[in-house]
Amino acid sequence: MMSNPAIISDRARHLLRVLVERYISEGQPVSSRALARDMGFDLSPATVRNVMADLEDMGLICAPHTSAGRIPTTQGYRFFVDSLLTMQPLASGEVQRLRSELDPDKAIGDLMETASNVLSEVSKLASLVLLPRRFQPVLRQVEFLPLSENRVLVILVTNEREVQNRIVHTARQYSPSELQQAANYLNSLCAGQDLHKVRETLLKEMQETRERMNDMMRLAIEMADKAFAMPEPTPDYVVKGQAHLLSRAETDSVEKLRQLFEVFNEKRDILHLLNQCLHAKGVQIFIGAESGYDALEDYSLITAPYEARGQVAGVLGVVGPTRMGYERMIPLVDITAKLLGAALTQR
Amino acid sequence: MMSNPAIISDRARHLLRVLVERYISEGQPVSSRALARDMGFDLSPATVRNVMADLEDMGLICAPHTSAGRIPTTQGYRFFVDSLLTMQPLASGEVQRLRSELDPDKAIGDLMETASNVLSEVSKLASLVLLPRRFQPVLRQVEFLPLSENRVLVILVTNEREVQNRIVHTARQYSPSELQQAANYLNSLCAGQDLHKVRETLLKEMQETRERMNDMMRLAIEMADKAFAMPEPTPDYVVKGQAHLLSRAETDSVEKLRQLFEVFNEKRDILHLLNQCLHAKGVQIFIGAESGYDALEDYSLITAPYEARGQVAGVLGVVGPTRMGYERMIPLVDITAKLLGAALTQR
DNA sequence: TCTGGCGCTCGCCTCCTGAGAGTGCTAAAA
DNA sequence: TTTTAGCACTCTCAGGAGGCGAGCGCCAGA
Repeated sequence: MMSNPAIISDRARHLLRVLVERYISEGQPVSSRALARDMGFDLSPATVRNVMADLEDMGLICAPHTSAGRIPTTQGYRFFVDSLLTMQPLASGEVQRLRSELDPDKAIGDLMETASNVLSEVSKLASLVLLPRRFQPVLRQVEFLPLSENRVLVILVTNEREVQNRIVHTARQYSPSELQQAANYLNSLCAGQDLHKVRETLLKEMQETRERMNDMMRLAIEMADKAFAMPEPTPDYVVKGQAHLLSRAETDSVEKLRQLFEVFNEKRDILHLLNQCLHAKGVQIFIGAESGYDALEDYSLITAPYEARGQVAGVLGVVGPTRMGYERMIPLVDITAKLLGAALTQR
Repeated sequence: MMSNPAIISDRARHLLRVLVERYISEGQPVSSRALARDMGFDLSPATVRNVMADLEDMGLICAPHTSAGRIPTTQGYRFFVDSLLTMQPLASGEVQRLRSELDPDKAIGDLMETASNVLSEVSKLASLVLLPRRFQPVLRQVEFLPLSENRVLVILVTNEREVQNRIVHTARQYSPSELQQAANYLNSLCAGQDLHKVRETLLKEMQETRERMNDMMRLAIEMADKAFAMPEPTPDYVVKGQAHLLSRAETDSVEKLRQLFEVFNEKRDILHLLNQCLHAKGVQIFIGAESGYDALEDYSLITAPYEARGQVAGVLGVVGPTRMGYERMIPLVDITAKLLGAALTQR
């Protein structure tokens, strides 16, 4: 048992392929008879049964009960995906739709939302889009705006078009011109610097010029210290089309589904999983519990990282039952990632 | 049949109340025997049956089949909620939690997200939070930042702390100082104005000073025209805790549930519904299909608008099965709305 | 190496039954 | 007039029996 799948015969490969395809489309255990009919070769069910027995020994398929047909195991799907799958190109209409919806001029949040929506609609599965990480955010400009009482709105413009804003409580109330000066000072000192290193720069500056430091500089440093001390917004993701999972759920597995939904809400696990995929080169596939999360048993996850300006920016993908149409989903995820990347780069 | 529920006897009212409470907690048709036991009065099941027959005539309860107990109809729930319900104050720990999570210093998006999360966790239901509408957004400040090529990042600071940013394509590339001048011009001209009226102001200005208009002003007007022409971001909402609905779902109603999830995704219907609730004075309750949406049959929606600085800013609420614990949920939604409003006002 | 045949094992559908729950109705009691 | 007890009736649900058909494993023969 569990012989090496590498030494599997061509006929067995073909048989496995047809079996998996049929199980994916029908959702029911596949019998030797049906298989014999579906395969091109002219083989009797009995022969097919023999081959099936071999495949079962290898752990690629199994029978849910004594006298049912066979269904693929996780390893079966894995082998199918790795070695047997012939991808199906997307319908040109679908590509068209993806391309037109992923409009580079959309706001970044909208773009992610759109990507997730269109991905789930085309795939008829649930979709995930990890919001892009900011790479070594570089400070371009700082603005201070006085609010009511002792609060100041700090606007940080980073890199190309990211705008972050934070509210800082100050010791006393400052006038607009004081704030303006402080901002100018900071801009001249720190513009172009890595956001994380701004504080270091400021500390150094402070020590070097301790004597001739004036109020304005003190203010600038106080403000910056508080503003930059705030945590970066944690990365986040968008989930769409969970309803699709409900319609495809086997009626008995509601509990499994509930757990899955809970994982979607929890964020922590999903983020961990998606982060793993960030550094994969291309499309990555987790079948069943391969991802290491029990809640994903019976479900598969297909992901692909997307790049912006040559740097990995995030991950997107779809989640669906293990018996989903991989030959469509894999290209879909792949292309969506590429188009999203293009949209981000082109902005 | 369908006599006027107003002329219902005290005993019948009490009986209905106990019946609804029991059905909500048990989830199964309530028999005359159980009811006779649960009611304080010393009545025999037979008597209870007579009263139940009356209630059934009035359309307040019904029997799912000949020889089952009774369950409340939509009208029954309605009567219960309107006239029989005694609210249960929240546990002080829950109030504490709400108060501490709804921290005024959080970013506005985070605040909504948090509100939705905590609402769904405390209620164990799905929660909705409509993102606040901006009221007559008033322009405080404009900043222009040159991007690569002919693009300019426009940062609009409105009212107290809203920051919007948009990307504008310009006819030619402008230098930072040109942009700075244009921004100054716009700030002096339009600061403090209603965002929607800025364009009018500019047009008027343009006509009045057509002759002595210089390049800088032309630029300012070009930029502003493009920036302010962009659509306001459409209102949006947050849904959390859908998983709770799954765990409470009767196993057979998966299809209903799927439709509900689809409505959540669609946005259109939900937004329409929530917008209706914006102008209600306090907590509003839709039982079953009262909302007018089929997908909400078997589900109830409890909403309350929340205010910021005395103006209605948005709506929040929970969605759960009709047989939810109204006496807890109504105060919960009410208080959450108040606390969220307080957090928004205090900012 | 493949094939046909045979016996066997299950799962599933249907029918039936009995138990249990709960009602409606009626007639008697309060 | 209101309440109660009793009884017959209805309906659901769980369990068991039986029949059917799908599908397998194995074996012997081509």
